[in-house]
Amino acid sequence: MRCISVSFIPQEIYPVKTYVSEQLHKVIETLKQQQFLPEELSPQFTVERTRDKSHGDLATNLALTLAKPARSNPRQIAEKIVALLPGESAIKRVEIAGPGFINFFLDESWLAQQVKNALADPRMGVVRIQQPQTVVIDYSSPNLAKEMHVGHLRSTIIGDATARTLEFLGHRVIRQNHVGDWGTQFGMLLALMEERRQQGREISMELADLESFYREAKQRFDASPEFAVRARQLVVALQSGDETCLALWREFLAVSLSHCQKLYDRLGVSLGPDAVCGESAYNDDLPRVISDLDKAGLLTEDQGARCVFLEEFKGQDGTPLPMIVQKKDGGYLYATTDLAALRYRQNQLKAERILYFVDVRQSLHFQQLFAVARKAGFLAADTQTEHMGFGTVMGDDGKPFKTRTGGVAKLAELIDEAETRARALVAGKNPQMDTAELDEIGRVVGIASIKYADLSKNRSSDYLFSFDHMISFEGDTGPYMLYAYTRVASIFRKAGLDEKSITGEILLNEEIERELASSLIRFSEILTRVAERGTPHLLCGYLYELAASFSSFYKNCPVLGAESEPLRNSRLQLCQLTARILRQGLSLLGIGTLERM
RNA sequence: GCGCCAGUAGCUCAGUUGGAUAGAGCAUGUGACUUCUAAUCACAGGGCCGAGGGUUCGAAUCCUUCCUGGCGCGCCA
Repeated sequence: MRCISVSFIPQEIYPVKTYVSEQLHKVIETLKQQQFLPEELSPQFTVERTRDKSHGDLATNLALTLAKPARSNPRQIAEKIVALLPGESAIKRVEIAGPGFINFFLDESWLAQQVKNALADPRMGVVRIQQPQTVVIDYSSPNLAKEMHVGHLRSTIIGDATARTLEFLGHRVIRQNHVGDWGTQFGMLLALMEERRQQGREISMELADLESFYREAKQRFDASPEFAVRARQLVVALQSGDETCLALWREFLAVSLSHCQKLYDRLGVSLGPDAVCGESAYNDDLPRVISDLDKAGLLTEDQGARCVFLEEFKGQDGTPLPMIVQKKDGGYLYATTDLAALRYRQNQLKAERILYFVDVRQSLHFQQLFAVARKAGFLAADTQTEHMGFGTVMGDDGKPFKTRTGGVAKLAELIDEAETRARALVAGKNPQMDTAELDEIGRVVGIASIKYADLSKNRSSDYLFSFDHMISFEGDTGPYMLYAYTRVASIFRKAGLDEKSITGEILLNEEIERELASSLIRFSEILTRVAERGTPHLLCGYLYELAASFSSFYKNCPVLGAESEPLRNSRLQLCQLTARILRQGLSLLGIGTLERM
C-alpha cells in the first residue's frame, strides 16, 4: 500500500481510467529503459472499474500480463509499478491485491470536484464528440401495406434511442424510415380501393382499419381470378407511372403514413415525415444499379436471373451463393433497392456511418449487401456499415408474440392495453387523483413501460413481451425509473426550491453518497459506448443503477432534514444532478418524465 | 447438408470483449411506513454458466467436439 497526493486537478470530467492507463504506459517505458522488460514488448492490459468495492474503484491487471515477459513474480512486478507511479490527486491510495492486481482508490475530494464540474455543465459532464460523423440510421421501416404491429417495436424504439444518443454526443444524425411502399402487394390493395370506390364507398373510412383491408384484399386476390388479374394489371400500371393509378397509390400511402405518424407521436419516437424515404424513392435508380454492377464486372446471368456471386458466400454443396438483383421477368428485388439506398446514403447524404436496425434474421442479406456494395464501389473505403440486428419478440409461450386470437398484435392495441393497465395501477395507488391527471400519468407510464422493457434488454437476443413483467411497478422497470425521478422532484417541490439555486461544497462522508457520486460521473462514458455499439440497454442498466443508488440515498440520507446547512446543500446538489441525469438519460431513451405520480 | 444466433438462479435478464468470491430484478423468507411518496429500503436463501476436451498464471467469455432450441440458405421483403 502506498499513499500519494498532489499534482493533477482536472477542470472537467476527466476519464480517470484514461489517465491511469496513460500513466501505466509511461511506467512500461521506464521499465524498458531499465531493461526490466524487452524493448519490443507492447503488453495488452486493462484498466477496469472493479465489481467489488474492497478492490477499490479501478484495477489493472498489468503486473499479471508482465509476469511472463519479465520472468518475474507478478506481485513483485506490481510493487515495481506502484513505486514508479506519479502522485495523483484523483487517487487516494493504491494497493496490490490477489495474484498481482493493482487497485486504485479514488479520492473523495476529487470525486466531489467531478460532481461540481458536472453540475456546472449544461451537458452534465458529457463530452461533445471531437470528430462528429454523419450517421445515417435506418430504423422502423414498416410495410405500409399493413398496420404496424409488435414486430416493428424493437427497430423503432432501439433505433430511435440510438439516434438520440448519437445526436446528443454531437454527431450529425440522418434518420431514414425505409418504408415498404412499393411492390406487388400494392396491386391488390389498389384493386380493392378501386372496387370500393365504384361501389360508392368512402375510401378513408374503408382504410380506417388497414389490417382488415389488407386481409380482405388478400382474400379477394386468392378467391377471385378476375380480381387477381386486375391486381396484376394495376401493379404494371403503377410501375409504368400511370397517373390515375399513382393517384390511388398516393391516397393509400397518405392514410398509411398518417397511421404510422400517429403511432410515432404516441410512442414519443423522433421520426417525422422528413425521415420517410421508402422503397419507391429508389425506383428510377434501379436500372442504373444493374448497369453499374455490370460495369463493375460483378453481374452474372444465371437461369435467366441476374445475380452477383461472391466467393465468400457459399450455399449448398459449396457453390457460391447468388445475390439476385433482377428476376428473370425483369423485376427488381429488395436487394436491388437496398443497394440503391446504400449508394444514395453514401453519395447524397454523405454518410460516414450507416446503421441498420433490422431483424437479425436478415444478417446474411446485409453481409451480402455490404460486400457487394464495396466491390461495386458504392461505398467509400472508410464508410462504416453495421447491421444492428435484433431478436424476435416472443410471447409468454416462448413462441413469436401473437394476440389471444392468434393474430398479429397491432401496435396501437398494445399501446392501448399498456396505458389502460398503467392507469389502473396508478389509480389504485392514488384514489383521490382527478381523471385528467390519471389519464396523463397512465399515458406516460404505459409508454415508458413498453419502451423500457424493450430497451433494457440486449438487442441481439430474442425478447419476451409480457405486460405482467413490464407493468408490475417493482424493480427494474419503466415505472420504477419514473418513480425515482418523482421522488427527487418532490424534494424540490416540498422545499419550494429551484433546482439550480443551490451552491456550496459537495460532501461525501457516507458510503451511499460516495456511491451515488461515482454513478453520477459515469454518464458520459456510458453514452459513448451506447453510441458505438447501438446498445441502449447499457444506458438502461446505468440509469437503473443510478436510480437504485438514489433510492438508497433517499431512504438513508435525509436531505431537507440534514443535520447541517452545508450537508443539506451538498445533498440537494446530489439530488439536482441525479434529477438532471435521469431526465436527460430517459429522454435519450425516448421516455418522458413526470413531476408526480 | 452448409451457415448464423442462442443455452447463466424457479422465471425475466446482465456480465465492461480473458480477471479476483458469476451479478440484478421478479418470485420466496425476514425486518423497516407519527419521517423528503413503502411504486421504496435493509437483509437472507437460491448456480455443474447446456456437456466433454483443450489453450494459460487465470475461461461464462477464446479454440474444438457433441447435445438442445431458434433462424437463414435462387428469383418475397
